[in-house]
Amino acid sequence: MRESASAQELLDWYDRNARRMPWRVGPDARRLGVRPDPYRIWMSEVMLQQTTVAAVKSYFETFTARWPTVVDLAAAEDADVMAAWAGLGYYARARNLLKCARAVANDHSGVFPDTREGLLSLPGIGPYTAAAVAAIAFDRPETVVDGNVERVMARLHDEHTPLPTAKPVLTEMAAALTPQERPGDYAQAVMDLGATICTPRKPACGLCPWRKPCAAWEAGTAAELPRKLPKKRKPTRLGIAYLARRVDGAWLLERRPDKGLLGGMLGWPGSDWGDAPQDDPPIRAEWRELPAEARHTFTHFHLRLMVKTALVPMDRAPIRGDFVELPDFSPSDLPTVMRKAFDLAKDS
DNA sequence: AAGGCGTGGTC
DNA sequence: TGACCAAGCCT
Repeated sequence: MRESASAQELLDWYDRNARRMPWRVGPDARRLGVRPDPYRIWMSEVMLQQTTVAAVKSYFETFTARWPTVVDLAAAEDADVMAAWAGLGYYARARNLLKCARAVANDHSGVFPDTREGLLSLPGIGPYTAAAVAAIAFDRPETVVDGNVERVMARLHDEHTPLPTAKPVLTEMAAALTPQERPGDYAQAVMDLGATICTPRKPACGLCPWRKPCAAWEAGTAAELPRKLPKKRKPTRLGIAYLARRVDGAWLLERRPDKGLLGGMLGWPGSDWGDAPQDDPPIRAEWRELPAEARHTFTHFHLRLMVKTALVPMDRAPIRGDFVELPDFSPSDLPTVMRKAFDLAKDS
């Protein structure tokens, strides 16, 4: 009979193997009584939503250096925050980050709520993030369930019900294991285990602290779990981007509406993205079509973006968008698909 | 409540 | 090289 897994085994593993991350308080500082800063934990957790640690690190450093406290962030300009988030993806997170910072600053005197329920009421904080911040920053015994935890639980219990159907069951399994002591470290330990040992493909079961109690290890099914419902294939859409450069070097740009794809971000005026985009330039000019197109894949479709360029005189008024002069424009302020179009146009 | 919502790395 | 994957949230 297998013995059931224990949180203590995992905590011991974590104490030996915890990865250093900019938002984590190291063991030395922890011994000196340093507690995690809720603002930094919240910031890191929002950035980590559906995003890898490697991608997040530099953004986290930039954000926390530029806006050291939630009150600083609450006072930031929308455009500055969106520009700083450019390239990280899922831009609704940036809009909600600001909304949340302003709610904390204005409605909570600049202090984060210290319970899962309180956190859950804030913009951009869902079940995962609320539990993570409550556990890691406030040491509350909340159960954190992300993709890692789902995978670890599915294997530990050899659960073959596919996701997302299995989610409630996996959540119960995770809750049954959550300890009263060091719940924050435990939450991070399960996620570290999933990220480094209990990986989606080729799990390193030989190194796993939970190998003995693992039902999937015993059954030889670990690499097949968790099962997932098949995904739809992505359609391909076509579009046109118009990159107009004024003779003084200014570029014609447009702020996208808050709702929808790339909401709130700066971008090039363009056509709709669909089967047959209509040629509808944002300013009267001699437009030139570039020989290459920008290709980009979003969550639910592939895009082939035709790029058109034009050089326009100083006195020509745009139909859509605004000219942004050089010192005020950096291509790094653009979402990646727009930067790809710029890279094609800039040396043409 | 199922689908919209980014990006870069990996195989 | 195309499909899958990553510390989800919102509507």
